[in-house]
Amino acid sequence: MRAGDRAYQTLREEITNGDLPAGTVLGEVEQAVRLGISRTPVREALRQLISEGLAVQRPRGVEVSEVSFENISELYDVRLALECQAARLAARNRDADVFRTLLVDFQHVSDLLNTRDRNRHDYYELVNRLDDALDQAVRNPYLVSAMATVRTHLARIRHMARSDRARLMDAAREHALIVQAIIDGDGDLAAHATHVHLYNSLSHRLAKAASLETHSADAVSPDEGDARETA
Amino acid sequence: MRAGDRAYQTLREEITNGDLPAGTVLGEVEQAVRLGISRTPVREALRQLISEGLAVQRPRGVEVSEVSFENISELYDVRLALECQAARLAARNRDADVFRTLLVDFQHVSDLLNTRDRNRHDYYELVNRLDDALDQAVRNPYLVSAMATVRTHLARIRHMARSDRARLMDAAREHALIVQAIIDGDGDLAAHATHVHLYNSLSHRLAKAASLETHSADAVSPDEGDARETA
DNA sequence: CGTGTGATTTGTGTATACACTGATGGCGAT
DNA sequence: ATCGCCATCAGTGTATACACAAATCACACG
Repeated sequence: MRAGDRAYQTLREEITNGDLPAGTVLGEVEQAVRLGISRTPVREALRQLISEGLAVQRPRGVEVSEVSFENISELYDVRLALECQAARLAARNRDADVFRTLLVDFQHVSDLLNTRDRNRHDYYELVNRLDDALDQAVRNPYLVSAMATVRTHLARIRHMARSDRARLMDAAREHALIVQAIIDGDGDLAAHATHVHLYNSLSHRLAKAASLETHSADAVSPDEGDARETA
Repeated sequence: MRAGDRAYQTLREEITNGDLPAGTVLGEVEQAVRLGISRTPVREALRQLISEGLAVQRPRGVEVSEVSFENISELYDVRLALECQAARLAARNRDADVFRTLLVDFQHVSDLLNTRDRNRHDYYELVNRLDDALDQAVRNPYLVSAMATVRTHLARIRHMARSDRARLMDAAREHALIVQAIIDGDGDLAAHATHVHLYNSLSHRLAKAASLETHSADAVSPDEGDARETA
């Protein structure tokens, strides 16, 4: 694989993970040394990060872009538009078997979440499978690409306002309804159920964010682990 | 300005103009010589074009991406989702004076189009002003960015299926309604009027495309000039 | 005459050298 | 002591040299 692509993926993951916090300056020489490559592929990676919005060009070089709580609502406005449309299109073109499998999994999420180990990670894995199935079903590269961008930024936000177990249970029911609508080929229901799900998801995140502003931020800063501490 | 940015803008415009047709291979050395710069900034420009979807990476280098009539519907599906949302948000945040000015202009489009010279160009200029006003009003960088991508691809398609004078007159009325709804702060109407407009726009383009498949394609291939020949 | 193999060539991927700009720190003058 | 100017330096922008991979063409062998 090309060094430039590896550098891009590495930096991208470090930014979404939070290892490279917002405002970090990404010096070309510094990153080149750290990644053991030359400046040329690093430059390539930085340009891609900029075009994706994960980094911004400053007069003094490139730095990791800011992501604030105000951004959450803006991001959800775009997400709402794209994913409702995606759900509608998926209901039209779907391979029913794929979504029937997903439906069963979403209906058994309570089992998944009762296992105390790594539950939230497993749930996000399931949501990723749903996203992949949607990407397949919409058969629209432009839409898939636009949603991928939104998901990238969303991944950064997940580290700021994490869902607790109760919210995950509700989310599973909402997801199950979306999947059911897609199986039934009911585009309107799929779109509206997505609307409902995203409204609830945003509300939960905003409430979480508000409670973080009043309380200390220490309790939620660790980036790994499971959902026990916030349940 | 940086050589890389100039190269990007140049190539980008040549692709959207159709000067560099789909399938053209963009050799690094070839473009570097042609633009009078070295390969490094050319590479940078090519990577940006790829991330924007205007070019694709092939095993044998980079080439201009294909844009077919099937893509039109897919692009409009994304456009529909984004612009309806944008209209809704704009109705909420708009600066009414800006849109009142635009409304007057859209109401006088018939004068603009009766002037036989450069009429379509002037109309697209007016639409650009509307787009800019929307970008300002939505106050959402994510949405603005997503719409910019769609508009870029749309610009390429405009050269394939051009609007005639009658369609432009109808479009002006549709645009005027959207603007009126935004002035009134009626988000639902703004969104639905946008939906109607995009449906009509797509229908017109598809009909045009179908008629091009039956007739000879010679009559519409020239890339400059005004709308007289298709009116 | 056809096919296979090897050499040449073309073009990308990467590293590095050079140039220029903007910042920073020190030194001198007021 | 403070302000201003000059020098040095850190870091990006660009060019170019080198490495490597793939495709093509030619030549030889079957």
